[in-house]
Amino acid sequence: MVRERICALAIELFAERGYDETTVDDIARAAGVSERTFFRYFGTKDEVLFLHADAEIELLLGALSARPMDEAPWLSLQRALEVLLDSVDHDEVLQRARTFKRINERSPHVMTRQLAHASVVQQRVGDLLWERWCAHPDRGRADFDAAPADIQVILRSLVGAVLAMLNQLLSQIEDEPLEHQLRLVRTAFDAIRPGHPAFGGFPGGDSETLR
Amino acid sequence: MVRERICALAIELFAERGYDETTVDDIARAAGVSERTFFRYFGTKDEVLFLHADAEIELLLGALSARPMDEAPWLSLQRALEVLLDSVDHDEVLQRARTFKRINERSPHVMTRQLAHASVVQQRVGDLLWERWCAHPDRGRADFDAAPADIQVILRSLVGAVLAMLNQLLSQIEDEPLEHQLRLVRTAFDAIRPGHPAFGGFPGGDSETLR
DNA sequence: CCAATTTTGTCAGTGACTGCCACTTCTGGC
DNA sequence: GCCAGAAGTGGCAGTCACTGACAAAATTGG
Repeated sequence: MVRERICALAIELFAERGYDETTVDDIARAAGVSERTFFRYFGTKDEVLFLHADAEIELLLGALSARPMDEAPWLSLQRALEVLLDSVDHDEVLQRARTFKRINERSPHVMTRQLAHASVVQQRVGDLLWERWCAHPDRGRADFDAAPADIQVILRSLVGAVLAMLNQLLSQIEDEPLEHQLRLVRTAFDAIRPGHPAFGGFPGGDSETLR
Repeated sequence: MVRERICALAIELFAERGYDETTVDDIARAAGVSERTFFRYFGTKDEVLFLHADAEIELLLGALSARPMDEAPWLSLQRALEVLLDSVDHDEVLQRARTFKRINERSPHVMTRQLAHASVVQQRVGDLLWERWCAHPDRGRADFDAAPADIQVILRSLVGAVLAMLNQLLSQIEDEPLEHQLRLVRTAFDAIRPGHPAFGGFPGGDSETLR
């Protein structure tokens, strides 16, 4: 309640005046609370920027968990992302993405923070993929002997590829329709699909069973 | 001169007491200068952490620029990384990696900053790949029609994959020999090589011409 | 040895963030 | 209604990263 109000006001102020030009005190006053109270709801000034993003990450992790265990990681990532994109309000997401882009562009610090956040996400998703990989001991691994560390590195790379793709997408967001962005995601996923079937899977195979 | 001394002292202190427990004033005193002077050499407290890393990035960008223009991006990345790994002092790099790992583990802030830095690198390398792609108008693109934005997203993804791989590698660095790490890189590169030849290239093809 | 330039220290100030304590507001049981 | 305890809030003082302005060295070049 209070948390949401503070968050909304903060982002509004950031978009207007810029992040660096807005003090925590400004935000607190706008929300009708003291600075001290702001820091009770958010550990840092920039935490307000990730309230919504974090919620969406939980959705992504959920969607990923719902994929069948024996699916190739790359395919799981692609499908989970599709599910996620279906479950969010497109207009709201686009709107927010543009607002954030404006805030980002004016403040190197926010940009930095945003990128760091993406990396944490990367780690979480990577760990989830690793768990799923371990939980399903027989995949196309009969012909692929690799140490656990190898697999972790590979999985992390796959996640890195996907998140870098999303980052680039967000930074290119103009007034194009979402339809256009979705096509781009699909193109990218197909173009850089790992050659090894244990990771990349076969895109054409069971795609009909999804939707 | 002064810059290097401050940097070395700072990292030493960070490794001893921890990043958060070391104030800029501590570092400045240790180096025999004033706090103000510290900030003349480094814009922020954490900038000292990237002095060496930045130098290595320049090496990587250089190695990448030296690759033939018509080489597939994935292959260029792999080869440039190999060149880079050959040109650095292995012991020194390993030593530093371990020190940094210790510092990272104790401070979420440093971790965050490190990850953000990696993202900036990602962007720079991605941009370089994009320039190279544009500079060489005929590749395997005859059979691959994609908008410029598509390519940028794809290239960014490839870089994301590589950097995520390196991050994961660094976080796993134990007392294994570097030989082991190198093999891991090769395995990962091969396993997630993009299926499309315009991006992934053919690993076996001209690998003899390299070394 | 002097003048111009560069480097450094001092100081005051801003803004993010924290710990501490007092104060208000809610809550459930009598 | 009342009251004890819990939860939320504000005020305040303090730390630390970082900045601008100016003066005091230190360095350089002639």
